[in-house]
Amino acid sequence: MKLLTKDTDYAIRALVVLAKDSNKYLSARIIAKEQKIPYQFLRTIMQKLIKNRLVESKEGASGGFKIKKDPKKIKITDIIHIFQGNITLTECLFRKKICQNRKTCPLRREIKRIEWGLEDEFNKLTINKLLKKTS
Amino acid sequence: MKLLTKDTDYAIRALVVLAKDSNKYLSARIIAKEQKIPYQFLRTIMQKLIKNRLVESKEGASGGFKIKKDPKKIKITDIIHIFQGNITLTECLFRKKICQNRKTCPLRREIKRIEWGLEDEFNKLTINKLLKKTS
DNA sequence: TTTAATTGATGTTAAATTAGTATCAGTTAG
DNA sequence: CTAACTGATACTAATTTAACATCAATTAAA
Repeated sequence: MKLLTKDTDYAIRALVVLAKDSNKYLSARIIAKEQKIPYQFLRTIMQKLIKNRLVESKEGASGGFKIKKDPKKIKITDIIHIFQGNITLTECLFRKKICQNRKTCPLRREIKRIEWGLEDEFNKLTINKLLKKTS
Repeated sequence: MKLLTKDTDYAIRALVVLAKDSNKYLSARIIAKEQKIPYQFLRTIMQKLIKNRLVESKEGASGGFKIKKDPKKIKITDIIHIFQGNITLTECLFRKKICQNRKTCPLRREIKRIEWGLEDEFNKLTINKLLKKTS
């Protein structure tokens, strides 16, 4: 059971690299090399980060990516949401028979509690924190 | 991002059904029907539960499965371990460059903390608790 | 003693997700 | 100009998840 997929993982690492050097544009090629991330895969990942306004880019020679959103405010949750969607345990255990009424289902409370707890943990972990711990 | 796979989900539901009727043998066919679980899929799931000694079986006509381990002691974690392995975020972020020394890596502490927290939540949730909440 | 309903064991297939690749057009510094 | 870049998009490969199929052995009951 692996919680984070490669794209989430790579995105986090790319963001830490960019946050570390926040004043200049770094090309995908450089980032890929430094973090041993497959280049084309990283390209598509960067495009999603652009669309979600976590980074900004400059085209052309000596172009590349620069961090846009404050690393203190980039939560791991944000990145998970982009690449893996919402954190859910399962659609709903016992859906058919027991859980017809989702709002009153007592099980959902337990499940939601766990989901929220996990989300909360990921909220506490920001790019800035990772940056500090790794530099 | 879905934390529980179908087999974990189905196994939990099967166990709750068995725990509810712990004095008699219930066939896979019955359980499958009641919970709308694909029969053959459930069969293979039950065999894993047998091997992990959570249930016992009786062959032949009017045979089936009966819960073996005390439902109070069957944690959701146990079931996740059987079908999805250990709970891990990712092998290790920044493995190559930063995390050469796994023991001292400060990131690992964060990651481990989250993993443990989640495991802890799943430990609190037992078949017995689910049973109570659904009956 | 036959039969129908069951589990045990094992192999296969299908679907979905995850991971990674390829291509081409447009941009820009030098 | 041109080489190094991003934007956009389509494609392929690998892995995991979900499900199906078959046959032998067992057993309660007709």
